[in-house]
Amino acid sequence: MVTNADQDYVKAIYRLQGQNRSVSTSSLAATLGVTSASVSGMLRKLDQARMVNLRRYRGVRLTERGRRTALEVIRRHRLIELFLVEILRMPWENVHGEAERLEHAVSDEVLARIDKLLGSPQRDPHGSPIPSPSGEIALLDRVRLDQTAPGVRGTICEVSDDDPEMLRHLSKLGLIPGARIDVREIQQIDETRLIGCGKKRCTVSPKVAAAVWISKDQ
Amino acid sequence: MVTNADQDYVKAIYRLQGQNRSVSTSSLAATLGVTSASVSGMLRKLDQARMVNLRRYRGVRLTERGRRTALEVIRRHRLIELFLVEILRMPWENVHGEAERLEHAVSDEVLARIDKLLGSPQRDPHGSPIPSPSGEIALLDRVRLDQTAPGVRGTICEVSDDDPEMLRHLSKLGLIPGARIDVREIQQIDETRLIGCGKKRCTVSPKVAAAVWISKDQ
DNA sequence: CAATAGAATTAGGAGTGCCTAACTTTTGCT
DNA sequence: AGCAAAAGTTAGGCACTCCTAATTCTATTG
Repeated sequence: MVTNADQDYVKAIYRLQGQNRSVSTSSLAATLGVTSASVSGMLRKLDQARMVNLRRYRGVRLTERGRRTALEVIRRHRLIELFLVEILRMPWENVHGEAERLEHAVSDEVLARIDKLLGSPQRDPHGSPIPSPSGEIALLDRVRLDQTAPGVRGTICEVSDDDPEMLRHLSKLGLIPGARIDVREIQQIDETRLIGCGKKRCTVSPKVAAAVWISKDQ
Repeated sequence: MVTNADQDYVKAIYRLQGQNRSVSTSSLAATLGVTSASVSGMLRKLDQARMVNLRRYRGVRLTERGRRTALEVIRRHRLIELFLVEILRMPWENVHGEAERLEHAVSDEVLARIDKLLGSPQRDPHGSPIPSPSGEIALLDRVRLDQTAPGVRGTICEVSDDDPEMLRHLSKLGLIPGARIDVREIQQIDETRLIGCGKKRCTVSPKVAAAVWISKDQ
């Protein structure tokens, strides 16, 4: 039986492992807000359930089964986020936490109806791609804004969805998915960036820039 | 902390206690699909949490606190049922089970938005009154169809929401909230009723009649 | 009013998922 | 290489909610 906690763990592992790098106990503990000891226990359980491959003291990787489960949960999460924004008109900065609970309670039938009502969308409100029902996900060719060099131009394709404060800040600056931006200048001292965004310009710290992904021009 | 199980228990007690009659362990066990031993344990816990008054071997009654909690959950449940029918176009016979899970996952903010979207409705899809946010509920002056005498006329105000099979059957017969009906005849042998319903007529067993409440004319 | 059927409770145990504290393994530095 | 810090694991517990089996209480009835 796949519990809510199982789903939360595979989802977190999926996010952390990126292009299939192995994920440490402590990074999971930090992400999930529990102790390393708890993570250790859960990973043993997930290993037995063949959701992950666990190598003691060396971290875990998702199995195919684990990956599929993670993508199902992510599909739920992102469709629910979009539903909350589009149908219930919730402010985008609050929908992440809400979806975090609802993703475990919504049946396949309800999810299918939400998907239909929204017209089988491809992106959630923060620009993240929504996996297909069969677990395919569009991989974006993107760069994190804090990794860009001066002169780079592009379009914001995605922002981190989990910190409401950050999201409020980003929308105040106009740094939202779809916005055209260019990197004007980077301060030596603290890596702060001067950004042109549409007709305005703004200054972003590395912390803020790390929450924004862009797809570079050409 | 009020857990999901706590909410399920107070909701079941509320339904079973009617006009404040005391509720037995075994009736709760049957309703909730668990053993009497489990109910006994939970009732002790709810008593300590001051949600119920427990008299050992004599059943429980909700406290004011328990009643308020029950009505909050029922409000959630019924608003969600209506939302599923009205917004997601789910067939009415399936929404009960769905709402049973969602009622524990939806935040106050989302519930408020659902309520607004639906125009602060007074009734759920099965005709049951929706409690106000502060826990007031309209008490209907109603009679169960299996308790009616021949000649009685009235309007269906409510039907049981929990059995999909029954609901499919009722809608096939046209026995839905708002329908005008009259009791033509009752068979001596098995209490089967001949019912006029709009321009049609139908035959209902006591079992089916027990799922239908009517408000009598004048 | 005593026997007994039925209802309720207690005792003991399981699975989940979290914790702290203690211990082991790995890693990084000199 | 050797040692200390950091990372990971195990041991032992707790809260929750369920279960079965055994026991106790209530209510009925002859």
